Amino acid sequence: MAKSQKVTMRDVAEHVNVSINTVSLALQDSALVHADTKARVLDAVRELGYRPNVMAQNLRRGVVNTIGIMIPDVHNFHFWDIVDGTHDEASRNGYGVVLAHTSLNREREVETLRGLIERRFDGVILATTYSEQSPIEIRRLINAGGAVVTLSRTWDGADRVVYFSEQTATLLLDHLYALGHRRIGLMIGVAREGMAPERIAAYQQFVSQYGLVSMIEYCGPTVPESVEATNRLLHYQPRPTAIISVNDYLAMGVYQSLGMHGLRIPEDVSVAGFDNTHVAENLYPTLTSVDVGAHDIGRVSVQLIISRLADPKRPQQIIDMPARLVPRNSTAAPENDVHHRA
Amino acid sequence: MAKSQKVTMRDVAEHVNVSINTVSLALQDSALVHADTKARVLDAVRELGYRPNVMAQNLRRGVVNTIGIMIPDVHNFHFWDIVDGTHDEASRNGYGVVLAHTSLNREREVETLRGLIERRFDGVILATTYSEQSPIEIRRLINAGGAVVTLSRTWDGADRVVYFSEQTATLLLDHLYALGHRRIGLMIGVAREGMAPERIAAYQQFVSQYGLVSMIEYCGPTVPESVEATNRLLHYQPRPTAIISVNDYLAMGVYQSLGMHGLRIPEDVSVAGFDNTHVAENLYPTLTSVDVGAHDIGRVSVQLIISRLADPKRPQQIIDMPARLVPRNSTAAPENDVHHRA
DNA sequence: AGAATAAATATGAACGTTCATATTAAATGT
DNA sequence: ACATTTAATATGAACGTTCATATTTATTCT
Repeated sequence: MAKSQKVTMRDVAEHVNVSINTVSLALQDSALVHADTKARVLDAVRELGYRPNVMAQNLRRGVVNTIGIMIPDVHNFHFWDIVDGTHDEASRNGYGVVLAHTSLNREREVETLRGLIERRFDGVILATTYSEQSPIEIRRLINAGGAVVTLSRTWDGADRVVYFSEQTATLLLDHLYALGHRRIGLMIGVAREGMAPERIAAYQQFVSQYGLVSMIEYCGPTVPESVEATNRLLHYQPRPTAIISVNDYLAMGVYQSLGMHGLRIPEDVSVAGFDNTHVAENLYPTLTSVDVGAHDIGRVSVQLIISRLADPKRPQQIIDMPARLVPRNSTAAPENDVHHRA
Repeated sequence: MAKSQKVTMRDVAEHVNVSINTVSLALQDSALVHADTKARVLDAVRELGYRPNVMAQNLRRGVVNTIGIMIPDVHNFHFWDIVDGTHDEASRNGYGVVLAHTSLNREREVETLRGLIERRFDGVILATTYSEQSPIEIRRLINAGGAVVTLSRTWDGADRVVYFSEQTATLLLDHLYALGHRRIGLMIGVAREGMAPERIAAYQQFVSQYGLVSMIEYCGPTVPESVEATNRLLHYQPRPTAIISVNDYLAMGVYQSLGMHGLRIPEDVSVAGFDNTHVAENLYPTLTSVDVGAHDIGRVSVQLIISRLADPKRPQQIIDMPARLVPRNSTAAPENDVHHRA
């Protein structure tokens, strides 16, 4: 499959009794080569079982046909959806995708970044967590001259896909408000302080706009931690009638906490998340979420890479992804709420 | 990053005023080159920012340093754990991993298989679903001469990692029996008839050994289908006191179905799954599961590939993974069971 | 000191392609 | 029929390495 190739262009060329170059052209379906010759070449290719050597092609063409993608956490389904999208779009364009993940670990993120610089890719998609902490690496990556797309923050010289705005969070807040919720807790489980700023800002703006009590609990990005944070939210007096999780994945922790407290969803507490990963519709009860088009994010990122490779000089692209609310069974009007309009 | 390299070995060589070959040897830390020269080369490499061109190396060495892995379903977390394991082991050995998935679609599986043949990899890990239906492709892949590891079934010429035996399933059955369960339902959600035979065989053997009623419901590999199948299981009279899901992922469907029927876990019905994906501990209640060491499966697969590349002639390897029961809150002794010992 | 050996570095081909260019064969115009 | 254009194919270099081998320089032996 790899070591010193069985059948090369040379073999095909000899078999058809034609130059090696004609074979090359024929395979590229060039108009320069006669239809008959083309056919004979193709026949020989089939007969001999010739397969082009990608390494040689890439070397010659100065391209690797591979895109790297870095995600922070394999456990969060959201990133799978993005990766899935990149795969779709990449393979559609003859690109391969190499995945790296950083286990939410700062050192490992830097290390991975270095690896991305080392290994050659035509482009790289970065969903970084600690990007501010490793600006040198990111800069080096960008300066290395390849196409870089970030999902986290804007970097000079890199294109970006933006998929969280304050408006995204407002979709959810408005939904809950319309249902009658006035005490809404927010659970922010992130790897690093300062993340998810849009969601927090939207919440604070919302709370002050309607004169509500702000209930935010912070925690790390794992489910056990989100269970703890939810526990803390439930200690508020009076307790929230709805809880928003920073994402679907950690909403599992909210479910757990509520279950342990004997609280029903949505009768006692409504729950909602972001990302609309496919678990949202598989949990019981199904989880109201905000779809950010994760699959499309992946696809668009790859498109950005490909376009930039085609035209390295074009101005920096920043693409905004639309979000939409997907109401499911985890949100409903608050029931038996003695503190309504408290 | 890719197109016509900025700084090559030639540049380094000129800078140190030494032959290109010496640079090559120095970088390989060969004993042939003088320590001083080595140091000077390394300095120049750092100063000029030289990075080897992987394509050229691979072409010359006849190796691509890349392993392909094919999984059937991105949605099933189990496969992520395996992929994660391959990543770990691969990157530890300087290999990249390229992932392909087939969306549980038969045509797409064949197509992907063809793609794996086309694209060059040093080795390929196959978690196929329809392998019987596309033997030609698998054979071609194996015959292409690369290292092939399968997780699904044994193929002549390919190594294999086995991680389901009848014993694996018996672990769970014994656990439930010990808790006092005598009516145990089995939900088999698979893409294709004939899959998961060990689990089914173990169940049938178990049922007949203890003289119990066999309750198996089959369905497809998606959560909505597993909800349906669980609904059917609940129609048995008397209904099962425990339900085993073919995997953790589809256990979400069991939870949903039970939730919709107003049945509590584990008070009314115990639930258990296989794979011990990390969602098992994140569901409420936490899910009893059988750990098959998914992460290790990935790692071992990569090790098999690397060993085979080192020694293509060695006999076919078949590695058995150990399984262990992980009891959690979803299984307990049946309560208020009027039909006990029916 | 001169031959023989060991250490260090250099040379040139090769890996399998593609691209720029050169050559030949066929078709057209006058 | 001959020059001229167009179509088809061939040639040779290049991509950036590594490997086998050749050459130079330093070291040891008698």
